[in-house]
Amino acid sequence: MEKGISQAVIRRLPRYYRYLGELLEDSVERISSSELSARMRVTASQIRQDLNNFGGFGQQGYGYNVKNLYDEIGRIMGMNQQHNMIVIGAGNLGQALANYVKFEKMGFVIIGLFDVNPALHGVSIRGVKVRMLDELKEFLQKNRVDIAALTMPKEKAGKVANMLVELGVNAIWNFAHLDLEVPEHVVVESVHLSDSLMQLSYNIANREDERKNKK
Amino acid sequence: MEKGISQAVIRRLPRYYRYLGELLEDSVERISSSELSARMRVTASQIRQDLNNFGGFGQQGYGYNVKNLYDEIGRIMGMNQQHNMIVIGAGNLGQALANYVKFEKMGFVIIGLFDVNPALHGVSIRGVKVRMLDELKEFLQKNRVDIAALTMPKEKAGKVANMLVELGVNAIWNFAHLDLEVPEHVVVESVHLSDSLMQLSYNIANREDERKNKK
DNA sequence: TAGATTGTTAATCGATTAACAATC
DNA sequence: TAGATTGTTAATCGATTAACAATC
Repeated sequence: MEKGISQAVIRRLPRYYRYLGELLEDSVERISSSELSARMRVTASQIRQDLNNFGGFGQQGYGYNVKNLYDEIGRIMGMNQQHNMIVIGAGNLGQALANYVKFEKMGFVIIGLFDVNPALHGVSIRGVKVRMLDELKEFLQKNRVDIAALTMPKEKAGKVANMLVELGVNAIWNFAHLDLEVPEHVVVESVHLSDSLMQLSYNIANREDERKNKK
Repeated sequence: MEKGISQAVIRRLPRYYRYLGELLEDSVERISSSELSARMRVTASQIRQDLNNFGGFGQQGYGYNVKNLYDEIGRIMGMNQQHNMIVIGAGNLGQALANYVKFEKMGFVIIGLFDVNPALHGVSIRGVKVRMLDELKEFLQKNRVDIAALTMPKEKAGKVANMLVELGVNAIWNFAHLDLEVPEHVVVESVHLSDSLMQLSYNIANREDERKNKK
């Protein structure tokens, strides 16, 4: 079906999905690319180009049906199926993910939490108990795991990622501050918080304001 | 000084900084763009282009001095100065940020935590006590705050952002799932976790493997 | 000096925007 | 039917890569 879509387009899909979800909540039935473009502050041209990568969801003279387009984009991103997720590293960040009710609503269900800290043994978060990392292998043999979130220090993340891949997990949501080296069939999405913070810092130091002073 | 640098370049700076930091730890003194390119899996050309946006940090026939380049990139990103940060929303995610020792090492010092939940009143995280949100204004009048991290539900984030901007905070690290509308002089960097997860989900559904089956 | 490697210009590639014929 | 708006092709813009003269 769809193929060769650039990551630039993929990154925009969740944002379309979010705006369409809001329109849906507001009971808006249809929307044209130019109306949506005004709301989202992108060009109408880009919206039409992006959507047409996946199919002609609109209708000339009418625009797009909000509900339909929302569902289609959801389907494209796999929102119509459940993803079983485990979280490795049950510290603050891991617990934050486990407590995030919205993920479950989106079909990302956390079925396991793992850590090496014995103090966490027995602790449960939203009904999911924290297991020790050495139980991981057995757990993976008994349960289908679609995604593993790595919320542990970078020193351990590389080794754990290798272990996961060996045990058949082939999608990793990586919060550790390193670039994972994985086989080609494994999908990795990284969230590097400190990179994000540094980008913010750069933009603080170089905001328009400041530059005017220079010129 | 430097100006009109594209965000594509800015986004890569933290990664250069990370690799150079690792080289520094390994006591590597100099590195050429082609060596670095092999490690980072980007083209040497891109590295040289990126760096030359900010100045000629290298030397023909020699390459780049690791320590020097590390410091320069750090300086460009503002790592040479302290940033006072507050976190609004002291739930799991807010606490995770507050507990993240590395940020402080990078010069991002959390000087305040705020929440609306009275149950958190009196709680301290790494020596910083959680204050009630209605104390925010007074706090901002007494303290210099460079960055506010928003780790609260999206329902409240818009209003809080407006309040912050009014009170003179002009950099926001936004974790709430909405696009903040702020005046031009305010810098916003957003981390949308569910967008990231959806992008992962898309890439799971459309990995190379699967496509081969289609063709 | 000869070899290595930068800084920088030119060429290519890809992504965004504009334009408009097709069509609801 | 006339008006609106898509889908899609063509034009533009920007980012990446290649090439090479400058120079350490």
